[in-house]
Amino acid sequence: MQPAAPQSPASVDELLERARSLAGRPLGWVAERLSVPVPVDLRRSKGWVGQLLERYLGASAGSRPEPDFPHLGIELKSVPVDRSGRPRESTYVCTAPLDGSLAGTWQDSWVRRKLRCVLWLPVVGEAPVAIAERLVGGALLWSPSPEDEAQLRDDWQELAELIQTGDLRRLDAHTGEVLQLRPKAASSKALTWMLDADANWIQVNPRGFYLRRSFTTHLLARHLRLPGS
DNA sequence: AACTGATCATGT
DNA sequence: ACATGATCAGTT
Repeated sequence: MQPAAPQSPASVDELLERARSLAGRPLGWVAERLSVPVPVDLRRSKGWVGQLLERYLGASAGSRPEPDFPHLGIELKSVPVDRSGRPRESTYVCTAPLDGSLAGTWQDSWVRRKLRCVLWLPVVGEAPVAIAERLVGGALLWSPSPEDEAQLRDDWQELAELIQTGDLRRLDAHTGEVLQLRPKAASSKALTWMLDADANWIQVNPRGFYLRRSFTTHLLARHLRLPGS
């Protein structure tokens, strides 16, 4: 993707207005306005949808460890959903520091900071629907409810303990009700350092924090209009 | 069908 | 190597 970046929205309202104006638009329409070619499939373009929408909405480009809209403190997440609005995939949150640099408390964690304010943008359609024909859904500006935050905090604390104690047996995607750890790397051969249970430095596959599908399903369902309402 | 582990592209 | 953006694809 290369064309000029639209100007960044000056306010939350402006961002929301632009995001909501996309509701019902096919991705092909967005791509055409940005003069971006649409891939035939996403196998070699896994981040394409998110990057397209970022660009259209004027998010600051690049992969800096900042919110997509730094001046607004808002993170943009596109999420693939089925036609009932249910997410088809889990949602990546951030890297899990395995090297001892993990925050000591939930309050100071990157997970909490990343999820403080998220603009969810559902994208409806899956194979065999062509990428260009998939539709942008209704944008949702979300911050965790007290209940959401309690669930996230509990899981984060459990996962943080696994990391801090080097409990490799449970350092996998099975742990956590709403938040989980999954591989996050170029391949299973990529390695990073961590301290194991016996305090020896070992090399392991890097992990990231992800939101389980059940969590995003519920958070979208609480806010989306259902047919007939 | 849903889940976990593996993977792809691009920029810092 | 790590951060961003995620989806793929094999297994359960």
